[in-house]
Order: sequence, then C-alpha cells, then structure tokens
Amino acid sequence: MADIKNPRSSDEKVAASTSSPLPADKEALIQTIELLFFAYRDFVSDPDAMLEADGLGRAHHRVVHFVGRHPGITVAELLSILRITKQSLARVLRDLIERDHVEQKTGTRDRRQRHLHLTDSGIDLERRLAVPQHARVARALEEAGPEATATWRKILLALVNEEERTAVETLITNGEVP
Amino acid sequence: MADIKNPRSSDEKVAASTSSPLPADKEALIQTIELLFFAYRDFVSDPDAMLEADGLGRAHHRVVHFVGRHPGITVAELLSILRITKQSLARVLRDLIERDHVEQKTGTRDRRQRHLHLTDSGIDLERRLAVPQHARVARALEEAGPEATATWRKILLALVNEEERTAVETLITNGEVP
DNA sequence: TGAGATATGTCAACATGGCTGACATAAAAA
DNA sequence: TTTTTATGTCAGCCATGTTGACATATCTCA
Repeated sequence: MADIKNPRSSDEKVAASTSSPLPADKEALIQTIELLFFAYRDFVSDPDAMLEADGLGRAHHRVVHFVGRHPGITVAELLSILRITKQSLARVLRDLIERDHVEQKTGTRDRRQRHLHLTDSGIDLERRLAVPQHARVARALEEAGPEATATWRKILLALVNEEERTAVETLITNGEVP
Repeated sequence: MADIKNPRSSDEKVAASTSSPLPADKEALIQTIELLFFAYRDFVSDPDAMLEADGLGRAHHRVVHFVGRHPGITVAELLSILRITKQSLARVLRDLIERDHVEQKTGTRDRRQRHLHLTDSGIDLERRLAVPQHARVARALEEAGPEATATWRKILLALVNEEERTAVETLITNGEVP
C-alpha cells in the first residue's frame, strides 16, 4: 500500500474531507460533477484512439457524425450546431473531403449553398467510430436499470441552457437544423 | 420560418430520418449520445466564461478543483488524476503559482515531493467557479426527480472503463489519490 | 436592373493545451 | 555508493479553437 511505504504527516493530507467537512448534499453534488468529468473522458476515448490511426481528431468525428445524421446539411447549419467558426470548420472539412469521406453538392435552389454528404467511405468511418461508443452507452444504461434512459435524458436536457432546450430537443429527435 | 423562405428540394434533405430509418432503440441511443455532447458543452460554459476574464483556461480550473479537493496532493498524484504529461501540467501550474492561487510545500518526510495547496485567493477562485456549475447540476437533478441522483451516478460510473471504476469511486468519495 | 445582403471560401496570425524527447537536480532507497 | 525516484525545464510539434480581412458567386429586394 502506498500509505504503508509512504505514510503522510498531518500537514500533507490528501483526503478530500480533511480541512472542513462539507454538508452532505454539497459533497454529493461535487461527486456527481467529478463523475461527469471522468465519464466524459472515457466516453470519448474509444473514437479518439481509432481516429488517431487515420490521422484525424475529435473535431473530424463531430463533423462526420452530424453530416451522417443530417445528410444534405449546409455549412451554415453545421456551424450553428458545432458553434465554431467557419475557419475552424474549413480545416476539418478540407481533411475529410481530401480523404473522400465527405462530399459537397451545390444547392439546386440556392446555388450558394453547399450541401454536405458522407461518401461510402465516410459512412463506413462513421459506423466504425460509433460502434464502441454505442456499446459503452448501451451497456451503461442497461446496467443502471430500466428507468435509466428516461432519467438520463431528463437530466442531460436540464443541463442544457434553458433558451436552447427546445432547439436541442428538435435537433436530436430528427428535426430541422436551426 | 427558415423553411418558408428556404424550402428544400428533395435531394437536399437535412432531417435525420430521411435515408434509412433506424431501429427505435438505435435511434434512442444516438439521441442520448448527442444529448451528452450538448449537455457537456453547457456544463463547462459558465466556468469557461469566468476564467477568460482572469486569463486562465479550462485546464487551470481542473487543477484548482482537484488541488482544492485534495489539499497537499503531490504533483505525481495530480498527474495521475488528470492523465496529462508533467510538461503540460507545469505550464498551468506555473500560471497558478505566479498568480498566487496555488502554493507548493516541500514534503517533510520526502523532501523531493511538492505538496500543492490553494492559497486564500485560490480558494476564492475555486468557489467562484464552482457556484454556477453547482447551481446548474443541482437544478438539473432536482428537475429530474428524486431518483435522478442515484441513477445518474450509476450511469456515469458505468461509462467509466471497468478497470478504473473502483479507483474513480475511491477518489471521488474522498479517498486516497492513486 | 442594379444595389445590397447572404453563403461560402481563404489567407494570415495567434492562443490554448495537449504531446515527445532530452536533460538536470535533489533526495530517497538499495 | 550507486541507482532510482520526484520534480522541473528547455525546445519544438500538433490539433483545434480564435479574430480580422477580403474575395466570389448568388440571391433578394426596391
């Protein structure tokens, strides 16, 4: 044990509870927040590892995901979902187009617009990235019991800024992109 | 409405369900995953905005949080929690020490070690950053009902890699740092 | 029709926060 | 005394965000 080889003196404490004990509810809240930090880290770890092999990053995954889920999405719509600048998106999009994962089609009604689609290889990439992530979440929800999914959705939606909740709900359920 | 000024032709669809409808459970799974993405984004947004005013970033918040929660933590222990390199940590730690938010104390038993503590100004910073984040999570859990907290913890813990679950549980509940 | 607004792209520069590799020092452990 | 450990530091690279400025094609409206 670390504490046998390395006993701490009283001025070197590391336990969370040493200095001034927190109220139980505050303590519980902090624990759930730390859990979210650790859970999110592992949640993104599987795709991250796979992307590295392709010379891509998390940003590419996000684009591939949302283009896959909203075929024909325009650049402006994608920007509004990702909330990044067009310059940031341009870099990622260029990589994906060069690697033939994404293609752009000029709009027929509005020829200024570029409608984004996954190619076959993009679809394949998206699926491969999704597999371990889906497995992880599906397992976690099963383990947590039958009510878990509904509760989970309620909490997550409540974490979203109030002004954007309906937009997020519309978006994820299938709806128009803002 | 966007769709009145901008009707889409049939080859420019953006709805998620257009091409090939997914099985209901798969569809629900994807929705929960997207929700996690949006929720996490807003979850970190309040501290991010405050940090910017101080010229600090998210990385500094993580250090201030874990040093605050584990006073006297050593550099090696902090590295193992954050899972970053010592060079990355050195940069943010230097900023925090320069700004007098964190101080280092040479170990009494092992004089190679540096035990990290928040200064009064560090404690103040940590609390200010925590307030909106705690409020957001507390509200979300309340809104989701009395069972929400327990379910939430179950799910988040199950999202963590299996090998590390017990370590994470020990860490967040108050325990020794690995 | 012509002026202005809009959708997209691109160049350049910068910040943050990861990373690797190499090397230095002090102190503990063997 | 030698080796290992805990920490620090220099230098450089990479991914991904940012701002500002400007170009082009196309649509919209008066």
